[in-house]
Amino acid sequence: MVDKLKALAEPNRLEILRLISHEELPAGEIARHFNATRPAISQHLHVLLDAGLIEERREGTRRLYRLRAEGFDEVRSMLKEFWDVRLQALKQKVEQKQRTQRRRHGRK
Amino acid sequence: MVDKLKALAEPNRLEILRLISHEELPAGEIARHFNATRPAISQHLHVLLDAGLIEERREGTRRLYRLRAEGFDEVRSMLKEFWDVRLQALKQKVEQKQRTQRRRHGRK
DNA sequence: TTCTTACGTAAGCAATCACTTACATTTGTG
DNA sequence: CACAAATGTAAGTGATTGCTTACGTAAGAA
Repeated sequence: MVDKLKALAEPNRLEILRLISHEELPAGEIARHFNATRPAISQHLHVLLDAGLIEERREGTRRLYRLRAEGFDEVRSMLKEFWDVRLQALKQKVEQKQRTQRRRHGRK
Repeated sequence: MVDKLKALAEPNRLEILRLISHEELPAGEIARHFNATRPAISQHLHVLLDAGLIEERREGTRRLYRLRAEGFDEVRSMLKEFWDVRLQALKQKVEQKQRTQRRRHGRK
């Protein structure tokens, strides 16, 4: 989980993901979109591969990279959990308040 | 955006977020859940604050922290975008294939 | 086989990160 | 006011990160 987040938390890697989100691209062509050197991009691709956010396919001497959507599921559901837990907490707070108010009315 | 992702990409900070996701907690009580020293946690809280993922409320000498759900929206929608763009790409691919096949049928 | 193309890998380096200890600040209490 | 409690801030340090240059490797072309 943290590996995925760490992989996402870098501007060049985010840009790589955007680049290959709509089409499979070879490493060289990806690198050409950046100011950094080709090895730098190659290393970023490796990080993204390890995190399971992209996948690689070899075709002759080229290596084609594409997004791996399933890789994002874990991150997605983690965020959803934060959202859900918070909503649940708010809900309980409201219900608690309602109970208190009803009790006060009863006493009066 | 990258700030939020970087803030999320650290185990202790993730745990802090989980801790305060259902209840507002003072800094000291948060720190007590960890092996790290209190200053370390204080620094993590600062990172999370800067990223807009949590908010602080002062009460006497204590500082209470709670999740800031809006802070997660940007991350959420970024992930959604990756998902959507990929779906769109897949859709176009299928339609392309269908057109090709129809053409072949026509020629025969 | 030799050369070229498209890559990855290794080593080294400066910047950033997460942590610790020591100190400063703010608020309530006797 | 003096003191205690709760917390942040500063400075220093080892580990990790992202980058570069130099080198290694695998696949197709001559």
